[in-house]
Amino acid sequence: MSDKSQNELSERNQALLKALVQQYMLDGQPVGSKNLAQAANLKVSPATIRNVMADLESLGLVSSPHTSAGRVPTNQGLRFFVDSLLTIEHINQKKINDIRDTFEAVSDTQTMVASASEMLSGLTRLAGVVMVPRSQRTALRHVEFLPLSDSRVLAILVTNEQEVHNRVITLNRQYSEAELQQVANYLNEKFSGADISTVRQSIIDEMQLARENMDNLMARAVEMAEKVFEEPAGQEDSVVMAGETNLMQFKELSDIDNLRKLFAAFNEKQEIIHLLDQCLHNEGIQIYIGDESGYQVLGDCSVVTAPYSVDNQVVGVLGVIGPTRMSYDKVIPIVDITAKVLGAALNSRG
Amino acid sequence: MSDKSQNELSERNQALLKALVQQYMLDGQPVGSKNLAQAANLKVSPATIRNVMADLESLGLVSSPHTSAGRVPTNQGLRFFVDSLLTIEHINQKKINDIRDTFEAVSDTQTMVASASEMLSGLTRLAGVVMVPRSQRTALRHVEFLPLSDSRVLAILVTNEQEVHNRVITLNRQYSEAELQQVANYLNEKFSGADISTVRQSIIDEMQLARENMDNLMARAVEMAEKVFEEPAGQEDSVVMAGETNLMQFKELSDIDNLRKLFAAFNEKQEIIHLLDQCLHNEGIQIYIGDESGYQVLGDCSVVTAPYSVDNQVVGVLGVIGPTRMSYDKVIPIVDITAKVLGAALNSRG
DNA sequence: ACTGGCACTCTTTATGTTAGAGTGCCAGTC
DNA sequence: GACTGGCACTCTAACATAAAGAGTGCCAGT
Repeated sequence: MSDKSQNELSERNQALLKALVQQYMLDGQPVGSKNLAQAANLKVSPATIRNVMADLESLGLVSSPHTSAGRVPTNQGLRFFVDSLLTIEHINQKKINDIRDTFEAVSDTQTMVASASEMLSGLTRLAGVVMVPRSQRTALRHVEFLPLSDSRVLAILVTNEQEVHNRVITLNRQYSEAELQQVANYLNEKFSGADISTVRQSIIDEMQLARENMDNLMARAVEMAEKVFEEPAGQEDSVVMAGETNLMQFKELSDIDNLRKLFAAFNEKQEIIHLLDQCLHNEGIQIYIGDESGYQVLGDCSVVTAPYSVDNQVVGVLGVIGPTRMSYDKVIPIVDITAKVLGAALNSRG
Repeated sequence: MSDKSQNELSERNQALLKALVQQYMLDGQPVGSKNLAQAANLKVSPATIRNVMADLESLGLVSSPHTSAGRVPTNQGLRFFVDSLLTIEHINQKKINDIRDTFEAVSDTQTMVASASEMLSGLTRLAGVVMVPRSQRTALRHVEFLPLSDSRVLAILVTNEQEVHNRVITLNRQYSEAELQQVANYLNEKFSGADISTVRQSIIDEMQLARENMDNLMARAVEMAEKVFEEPAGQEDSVVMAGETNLMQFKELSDIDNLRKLFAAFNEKQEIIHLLDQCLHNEGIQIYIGDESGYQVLGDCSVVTAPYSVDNQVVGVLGVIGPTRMSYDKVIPIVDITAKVLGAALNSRG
């Protein structure tokens, strides 16, 4: 009830925590009472500040690396800061337009994703990361087959507007160009416009049926289609990063050995994908501070993500990875706006 | 003439230089006379070794970081070592088969190139780099057009065996599917099987002619073709790297700031591409030691490359980047064999 | 409730100091 | 003449010590 209760902070204490965090973000150094007394515009002496800081420390919001070194916000303190004290910097309209323009210059998804990643890393000076759009809800437009040598066939899959996937499939015998054309026609006629996942299901259903009776054409079509749609095309490397090297400039991360592990994780991408995957299910900006991500290697890093949508349906997640002391006030709106603009760009094309 | 002449080294001095370099490669530490006396199996005292080392130093082959620190081979010394003293380690046949198998598991060029890069970095524990095959000499197999919204058209270009390039082109009016089909047929009939560069030339020639008289179909075909073949499709990011993080484990490179620059250069790739481009024109293994590459950022790095060929025609270059003290005896055969196997794999597929 | 003052702690930086590695040179040996 | 052992010398790396600076906690006073 009272503003002195254990887990409620007085107005002033909040203001001081806020000032402390902001000061800390500038250079990552512990901030002392004198310093803080100046930064916060309160007209109190350092001694008073010290008392407050002692309180904040006992609440676990700040800690000192050693006896005489000022205070550093703990992850918990940062969490409180972003949850309750953060004032988001408003973003320049011109900058938004710049971002928009960048996306409008390109048309294919791959390039767009890469651009988004570079944009994030460039604007925040952190590492940018974009998960490529889920292929769900992609409609099949067109299938084409080209015979290669032996019994191998190149299948070209055109989905939606401008995605083209191609894969080589090996069949149990050689097919003539005419036969392939027939099969393609059949598939195009039957499935053109249908959702990819629908197609896969239909193929499987048809397989059941086909065991018993099926004419030649259908048999072939099903055989091929099974292979072509086997996997939700484009499952592979589904996250794109940029600006990893930006992280080297932060002293707190530049321990050569941790850096190695971090970069190794970036290359593996496994854990990053998994983390981003979780963000898919949550709406809006998502922030993981330090170990909140649950991944060892990201121990000293924070991750800020936002999902992006096409047609009101979330199809992917993007964000940045940086030290826990990143400027959340600047980063958050950038991530936010980039997500919106990328979504819009993916929507409008075609 | 005599083996004491200024630029000729006695047998023993060569042996000692060789031993010194090999010793140095182990840990990158300067090697002292006592140490070296032991490593080389010559039955001479450290004092004698010291005399020899003084000679080597005056020839510029070794140098000491400071008065009492043993000797380190200079780049010139490493160059001499590589040119005259190096005994290449013979490579395990089983290992060759392993490499071969890895490539046979995949079929498309992109994946192959990525595999090669990872293979190089994995086997050498350095950074692997592969320049993607030049598209020259790729025959056009098939062209396909798909109408998008407005006057935009998705062009699909199938070359050779399994390469598929696609690009969106914007035309000056909307075309019906039938028209597009017509044009595609025309182009396929006329150019299928022709070399891409031939096609481009023909298009340009035809443009000249077309200015005067041309029927409707040809006019359209030429207009589209001009856009489609505008650039030698796949010009973009033409080098693939892997294992950059391996370089972090070398003390001599792990100055955080140099590392930053190095990694930035890897991301830019501009200079790497340029360097590899030079190697395209030279036959066989190419070695740049330290500043021989002419690129500032690669100052403390060596680059070992080998071109790879398809159909006896050089189409690309691959190699590794590592500290100047890399184990050339192990690295060289690995680069060599990988180039051969990659060439063979690209050749045999299809 | 806030402040100034003060003793205390801990880091950082500078300054020695020492041990060890390695050299260069010289005088002696085969 | 080529090689060796010995020795003085140099330089670094590692450790100890000292001083300076930053910051704290606490207390007594306003």
